Amino acid sequence: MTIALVDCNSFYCSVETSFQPWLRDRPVCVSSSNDGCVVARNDHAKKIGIKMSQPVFELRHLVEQNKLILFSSNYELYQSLSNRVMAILESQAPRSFCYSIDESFCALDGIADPLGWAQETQAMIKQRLGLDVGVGISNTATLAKLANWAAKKWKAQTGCVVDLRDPVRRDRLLNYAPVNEVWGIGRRLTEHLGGLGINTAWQLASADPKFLRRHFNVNVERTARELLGVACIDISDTGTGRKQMIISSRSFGQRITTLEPLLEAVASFVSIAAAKLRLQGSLANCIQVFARASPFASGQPYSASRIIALPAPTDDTRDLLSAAVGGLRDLYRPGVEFAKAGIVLSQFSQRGAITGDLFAPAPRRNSDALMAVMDSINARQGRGSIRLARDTATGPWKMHRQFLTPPYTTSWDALPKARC
DNA sequence: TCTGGGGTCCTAGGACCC
DNA sequence: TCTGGGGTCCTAGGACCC
Repeated sequence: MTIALVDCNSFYCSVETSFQPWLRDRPVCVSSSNDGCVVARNDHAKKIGIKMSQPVFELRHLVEQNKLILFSSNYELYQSLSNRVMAILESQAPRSFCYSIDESFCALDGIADPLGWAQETQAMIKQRLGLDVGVGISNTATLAKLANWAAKKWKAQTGCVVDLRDPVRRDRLLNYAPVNEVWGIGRRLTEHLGGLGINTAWQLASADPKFLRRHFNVNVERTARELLGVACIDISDTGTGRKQMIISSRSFGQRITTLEPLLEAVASFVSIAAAKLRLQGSLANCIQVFARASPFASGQPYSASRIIALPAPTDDTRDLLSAAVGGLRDLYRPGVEFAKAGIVLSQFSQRGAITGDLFAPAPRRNSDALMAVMDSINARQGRGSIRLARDTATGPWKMHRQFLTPPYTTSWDALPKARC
């Protein structure tokens, strides 16, 4: 099978500059929520030494001197552009599987000229959305990722498209590529592998699979086999489909020491997660609530969580919230400067596929209808238009987003005006 | 002053079964 | 001295991804 991995270059930065193209030749970064650290950089920013995950406070002087353009993450905008990229790929590829906000695996069944397909698709995305994509082509997902890495590394020579199906080319790249560039090999595994004398992708590929299985796990073994062209990862398993857990959490705009704003923040997280839960048609059997002080602060470190088994599977925001509130009251400690909190929904049942519990409390009347009305109003009028009283939508826990751009594609008022 | 958010998978080890 | 063998299920923690 021929697999193409299509991946947007510096996605968040490219989206921002596609609406402000006069910034394309300047160093541009996008920060995480709360403007905490760097999550995306364009090539110019990389060139002046901006590191991934670098704390934003270290870059303030560059921003003030106008040497660096910084944007707060505008996640709604990125998601909306991502949807458009994915729609193009769906129309172009026989099968495509969205893997993350900015990349997709495409199965090129029956495409006679994959390289030509890649160049055509690349041009189409550039023309319609103003975004640059890189394409890696090979026979396995892991090799397609590595081909994509090569395409970006040698952008000028490759036109950001690399076809790695030929074993001679493949082995040449495997010899060159450091093992940490292989998909699935992170920092810890790189250290561990290095200790065993495995430093390049080629050394990993040619290691004895039994040896890898013994020293690591089945994933490392699979990765090594994939590098030699033996498909072990099914790309149709990636991406879409129901989540097995739903997390909503945030670092706060300010430290919180009292219980009330903490409860309000958690109410907001529960509302967000419950809406996602209903959207995928699941019911949660378990909710976890956690809160912690900043691990970087000088004060007493504190981190706690409570896991609450729900009496019956539910997607009602009120039931989920009352469980979370109980857990939060239990873990709250006066005097702790809380920096972050969140909730995790898990152990899902499928709606309509549940055996009732004779001893469970009677379900709330009209719960489904009420939740459906809330969801439809919020879908039409914007998130938080209608909400539980505890979810105040404002408070000291709200994110800082000092450098936020307008929602260009999701609000009529913010449609970009002609300027160039 | 200041350090993201949201996911997945695997394994070891404990509890428990006969 | 010495304490079975084989199995399932669950969970915490660690690793990875973007």
